[in-house]
This record gives sequence, structure tokens and C-alpha cells, in this order.
Amino acid sequence: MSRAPLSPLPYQRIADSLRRQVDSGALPAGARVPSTRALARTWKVATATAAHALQSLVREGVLVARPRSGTVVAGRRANATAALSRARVVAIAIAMADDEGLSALSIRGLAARLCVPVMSLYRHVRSKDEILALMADAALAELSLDEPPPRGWRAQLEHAARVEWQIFRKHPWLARVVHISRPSAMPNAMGYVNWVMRALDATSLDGVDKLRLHVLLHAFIQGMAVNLEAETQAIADTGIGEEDYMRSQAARYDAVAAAGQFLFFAKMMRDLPEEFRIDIDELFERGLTAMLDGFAVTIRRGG
Amino acid sequence: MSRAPLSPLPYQRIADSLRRQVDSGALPAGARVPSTRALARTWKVATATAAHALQSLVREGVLVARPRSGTVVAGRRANATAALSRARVVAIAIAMADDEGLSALSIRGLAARLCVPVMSLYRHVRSKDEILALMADAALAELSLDEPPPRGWRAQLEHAARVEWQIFRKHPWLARVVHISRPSAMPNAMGYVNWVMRALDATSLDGVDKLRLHVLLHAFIQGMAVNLEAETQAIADTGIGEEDYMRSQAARYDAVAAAGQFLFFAKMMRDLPEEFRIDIDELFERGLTAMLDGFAVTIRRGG
DNA sequence: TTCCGATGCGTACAGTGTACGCGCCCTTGA
DNA sequence: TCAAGGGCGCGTACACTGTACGCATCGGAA
Repeated sequence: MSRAPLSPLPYQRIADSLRRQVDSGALPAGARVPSTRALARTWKVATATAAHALQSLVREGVLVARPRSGTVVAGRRANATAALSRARVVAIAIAMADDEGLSALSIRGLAARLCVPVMSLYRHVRSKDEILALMADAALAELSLDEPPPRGWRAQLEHAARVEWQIFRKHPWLARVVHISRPSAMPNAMGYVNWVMRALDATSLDGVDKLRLHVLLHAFIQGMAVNLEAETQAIADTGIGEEDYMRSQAARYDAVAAAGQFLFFAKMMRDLPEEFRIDIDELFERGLTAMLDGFAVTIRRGG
Repeated sequence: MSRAPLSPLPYQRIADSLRRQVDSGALPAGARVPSTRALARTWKVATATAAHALQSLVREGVLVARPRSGTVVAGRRANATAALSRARVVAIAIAMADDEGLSALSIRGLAARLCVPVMSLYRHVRSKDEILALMADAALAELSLDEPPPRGWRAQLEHAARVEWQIFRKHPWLARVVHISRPSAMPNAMGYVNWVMRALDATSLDGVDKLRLHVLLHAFIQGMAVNLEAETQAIADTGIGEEDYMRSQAARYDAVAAAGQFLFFAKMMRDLPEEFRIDIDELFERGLTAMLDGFAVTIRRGG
């Protein structure tokens, strides 16, 4: 779905050619680029293909469409229209993913829910990958951190972690979509990082260590969230909740215990109270406490 | 891909009917079930569909195929043949996922790499989901924990975590496939849990807390691994490594800094040494230290 | 009138997982 | 000897995915 094509597509070839001409100065700012009809003729393609090429350059900000007469090379500024429709697409996509899981989010399904023809979506969005990125960004925009923040780095990190966790609880699919290593696609994440950096500002850590702590805390939260998502998805797919599942597996555990294998595993299982169920929120809190206890040691040491 | 069908498939209907007859005792152990031809006639389906039904029951261990004369109801024991071919399928699947990422692992591609017709795979494996489960189990079987273990819970947990991390490094796709909440599909995971439980045996924690610590440590490791996988996959898809990517984003960061937004974020970025690259293994070690420092507090408190 | 660009949407393609059915072959009981 | 048994191997087909491409049309400017 996001594989780099080995040979560029026709419209990409056209766009690349034009981009090169702009970059090289052959087409200066304000100059008119060939019309879609002209491009279609010289490249021997349909007019819409040429239009698509121009359109993609417009979206990049390389060109500007002048409804008056022709398309010209841009100097500044990109068009901000269609933002409304983009927002609607993303909002419905999030609703779908929340309801039925990420695997149930298809372009066709999305179009159906929006009551628009399938291909109309591509007028507002480049690809499904872009939809996912926009969804993640929109979800992260919901991060509402207290302002002013509580006092002390620990209280602040605790707050930030809980807020992030709540977002993952609300949007389980997010765990599969967010990646720390490519943050730029999600401008709203930067505000979060900034908040965390402020929390650590009073400590004596250097920039590298601050960044590390942020990434580590995030990794823990995402690790919890991934399993949360897996569970949610499994229930949606099979209709079997963890409870039923555990019951169905009890026999297997008993067999293992009876076989004398995995003695410590069996001992732990015996130790669990009857009808024990893991409460994931409580688990999160425990983990957060442990993580921050560990951070406290790190900060004390490094300070 | 793993959606529960609303109405059972023909071969499933047949299988269910037979299973009910076995369960109810209408067909006692050792009794012969109708032949595929007979089933095909009475159910008005092709012989192969009937065969498929029988075959699936054989795989479940409900029936036993007697090459002599007909299929009979099983008393004990399942057939262990074809284990070799299953292993081969899984081994190649793992190799493919290691090389090109999970998204490049398709049934058709797998069949091609094995030089067998596509549908032959389904002779050894029920579905792609099963392949993924088997892959995960096989990967986890590589977990080779020291025996005898090091002394002290901390050294042991450190060792276990590092071994798990190495598996994730070797098989990045694993991070997307493993779930703690459904462990039974992966018998090899139980040995790992057992090892961890032994590590915690000397502590005064109760069963619930032991289980919690295990899950928390795992969540942290998996959280790291998920991001590792995302990075690996992104490089495979786009050919753009993190380094190139960061360079291309530098302008964006500078712009944000210049705009006076996200002051603490910008400050942290300024603080980073020139050409700073996150070393994920070092990051993991830092996180592990922090996590175990936190566990130490928990254990001291609870003890 | 003629050309421009933009818009909207249908068609089509290459890909996915996998259910189903045909046909062959070997074994075996009658 | 010979049907009928079962197994195996494989091809075909279906429902589904994302999305490139192309046709038809429209409003406006030259």
C-alpha cells in the first residue's frame, strides 16, 4: 500500500519533469506552465492525467492554479481550500476505526459512510497512508494537557503519561499508527513533546537524556497500548472476550501444571485469586509508578 | 482475514454435524464415519468438500484416517506427519518476513518461494493467521535463556529482557504479531514466563504482582520493538533511512524554533550534539535500567 | 466560438486470502 | 479383477483491497 514504485507512473513522470524545469529556473516564478491539453498532447496521455500531474504539483506548492488563465509557477503560499472536506473524511475515518477496528477501515467503506463516490476521496486526500497520518494527528490533537502544569517533573510526567494513555484507550488503533521515529507527519505530537521537555527542564539532565526519557516513557505506554489494541481487535474479530478465552484455556494450563512442566508458572497461576482478571488501567498505573521510580533514580544519579 | 463468518461454510456445516454426532455418542470411538463420496451425495457437495470436512476433523484429532478402510472416530492421539512440511513453510515465511517485512509476506509469494502451487500450502496450514501464530511460536522458540540462571532477581530479569529484545531485533515483525493476552497459541512463550516467574520466586511478591511485573517488562520491550519495526518497515518501503529523514525534516524543526513555538522542544534540539543519532540498543539498556530500578522500589515496598 | 482548468466519477488493474471442485492415483475388500 | 474407498495436488473463482487512468462535463475567460 505504500511501496515505492520501481518505474514512476505517467503522471509522476510529467510532474517530475515540470519540477525539474522549475528547480532549474527554466520556468521562473510566475511563468505559465503548459496547459493540461498541451501536456496531454506532448506526453500522449489523457487530459486528466496531465491535470493530475499539475494538481499534485499544486498540492506540493510548486505551482499555483489561477482560475483566470492557466497554471503558474508559485512564489509563495498554497491553497487552503478543501480543508473542511479533509477534516470530514478524517473524522469519519476515526469514527470507523474506533467502532470496528483499523482492519475494517477501507476506502470503499469510508466512501460509503460519507455517501460519496469512492474516487471522490482522492480529491481531498493523497492516499490511505495519508489518511492514517491525518487520523493520528487528529487523535493526538485531542491531547489536552493541563495548563499551568502541576509542580515537579514527576507530577508532570505522570500527567502527560495518563493523558497519552487515555488517548490510546479512546483510539486503540492509534497504537499501530503512531511511530516516534517519524514525528513530522504529526505536528500535534510536537506540542506534547514540548510539554514533556518543559517538565524535565528543571532537572539537570542534558538534551540527550531528556529526549531519552521521553522516548522511553512513550515506548512503555505504546507497548501497553499495542496489547490493548490486539485485545480489542480480537474481540471484534472473533467475538470472544478475554474472559471466555481464559476459561477455554484453563484446561490447557491445568494440563501443563499436571505434567509437572513449568513449575513456577504453575505456582504463580495457583497463587492467583479465583476469577482473577487483569485490570489494564491498574496495570498501567503500576507500570507508570515503576517507570517513574526508575526515572527518579536516573535523574538523581545524573544530577 | 480472520472475520468470523456469519453463516458457516459448507465444509464447516458438515464438520459440525459430524462433531455433534461424535460428541453425542451417536458415533462411538472406532466407528467408521461416512465416506467422502457418501457425504458428498447426502450433502450435495463435491467430494473434495466432504474430504475437506473430514480432513479438518482429522486435524482437530476428532477423527483418524485409516489408510486401510475409511475414516474412524479417534480415541486418542493425533497424526504427527506433515510436521516437516509445516516447519518448512514456517521457516521460509520467517525468512521472508525478516527480509522484506511482514507486509511483503503473502500466501502467493510464500508459495512461489517454496516452489509449490499456492493452494498446496493449505494442506499444511489452516490459514494465514495460523502461519503468523506458528511463526511467532517458532521465533519465541529461539529464546535461549541461560541455565542455570544468574543469581538474584534483577540479574535474571535483565537477562530475560535482553534475550527477548534480541529476538525482536532479529525478527522485527514479531512486535506486530505477539500479544500477551492470547498466549496459548504460542506454547514456547510459556517457558519464558516460567523462567521469569522463577526469577521472581525468591521475592516476597504474590502471584498477582509477579504476573504484573512480567507483563509490564514485556510491554516496555514490545513498545520499543514496535517502533523498531516501524522504522525497519519504513526503510524497506521508502528506502529513506532515519538519517536522511531527519536531515529532510531539519528545516521544519528550524522553522518551528524560529517561530518561537515549542520553546522547550527547540531548546532540547539545540542541546543535542551535532550529528546526534539515537542508538536504539543503548536506549533499550537505559530503559531496562530505569524499569528495573523501578521494580526494585516496588519489590522493596511490597516485601 | 474556442480554449482553459477544475470537478466528479466510472472503469479497470493488480493484488490479497481462501473456498470450492475437478481429476488422478493408490489401496483394498469383495 | 474391479469398483469404491480415501488421499493428494492443483486450478479456478470470488470477494475484497488501494488506486491509476480516462471520459464527460462545466464555468469562465480570451
